[in-house]
Amino acid sequence: MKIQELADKMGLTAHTIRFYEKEGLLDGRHIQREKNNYRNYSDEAIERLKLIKKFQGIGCSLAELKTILQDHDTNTRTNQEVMEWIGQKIDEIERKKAEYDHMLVTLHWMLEYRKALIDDPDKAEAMMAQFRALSAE
Amino acid sequence: MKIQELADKMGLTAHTIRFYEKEGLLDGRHIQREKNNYRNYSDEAIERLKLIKKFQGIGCSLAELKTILQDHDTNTRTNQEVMEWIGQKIDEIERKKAEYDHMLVTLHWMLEYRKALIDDPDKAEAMMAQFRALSAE
DNA sequence: CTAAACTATGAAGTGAACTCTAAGGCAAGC
DNA sequence: GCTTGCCTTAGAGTTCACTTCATAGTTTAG
Repeated sequence: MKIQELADKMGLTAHTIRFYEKEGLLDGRHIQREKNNYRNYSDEAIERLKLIKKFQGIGCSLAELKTILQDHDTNTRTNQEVMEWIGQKIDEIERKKAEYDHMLVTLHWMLEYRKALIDDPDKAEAMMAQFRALSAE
Repeated sequence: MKIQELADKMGLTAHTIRFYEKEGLLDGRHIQREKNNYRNYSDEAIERLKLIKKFQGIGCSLAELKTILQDHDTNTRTNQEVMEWIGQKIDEIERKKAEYDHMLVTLHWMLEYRKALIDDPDKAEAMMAQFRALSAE
C-alpha cells in the first residue's frame, strides 16, 4: 500500500504520515521501501495509526504516544502500571473539566447580570454589590 | 508605580506586562513614561490587568481580548450583542466539556477492561468482542 | 511522448502566549 | 566606586502538531 492510499483510508494526509514516521511512531514493521524508494505500508500500519488516533482521542501528545507505543511494542508495563496511568489521565481530564465548569459559572453570572440590567436594575445593582464584596475578600 | 511593583501586585512578570503593552492591551491611560524613560503605571493599570485576567479566565485569547477591551473603551456593543457573545462563549465551552466527557468514557472503559483482565478474563474478552463489533460499524 | 499525478527530501512556517537573550543605561547600598 | 539589581530595546526561542514550500525523481493515462 502506498502512502496516499493509506492516507485516504485513515483520513490523514501523506504529509502527516511521513511526519509520524519522522517522530518515531512507525517503524520497520509498518513501512518497507520499494526499489524506487517509495514507502510501502503493511496492514499493521493501519492498526498502528488506529492506535495512535485512539490515544490522541484521550488527550495524549505525540511525545507521550511515542513512549506509550514503545512500551506497547516491548511489553514494558505491567497491568498495574497501566491502570495507574489511566487513573492519572482521568484525574487530569477531570481537572480540566472543572476549569471549564468554573468558566461556565462566571459566564452564567455575566449573562444573568446583563439580563438584570435590562429587566431589573435593582437586582443588577445587588449582584454587582455582592460581586464586589466577594472580590474584596 | 514601576513595572516590577505592578507585576508583583498582579502576579505577573514584568516581561508579560510589556508584552501586553506591545499587543495593544494597555495604553496612555495606564502607562506614562518618566524622564528616564521608565514606565510609570497608574491605578487604572491594575483594573485593566484584572479585567484581562477575568476574560482570560473565561477562555479568551489575547486577540479576542484586544477587541473586547477596545469595545469596552469605546462602549461599542449593545447589551444585546454582549449577551449573544456570552451565549456563544458558553456554547463553545460546553462543546469542549463534551469532548472531555468523551475522553472520560474511553478512559473508564480502558480501566474497567484492565480490571477485568485481572479479575474476570471472560468479561474482558466479552468487552473486547463488543468493542471490536462497535469499531466495525 | 508528454503531461498530470504521484513520490521523495529537508527546511521553514503557523499560531498562541509567553519567555528569554543580548547589550546596554540608571540607581541604591556598602 | 563597585556590585547588585533594577530598567530599556529588538528580536529570537519555546511547545505542539502539523502544514507548506522548494525541488526533484517516478509512474501512469491518453
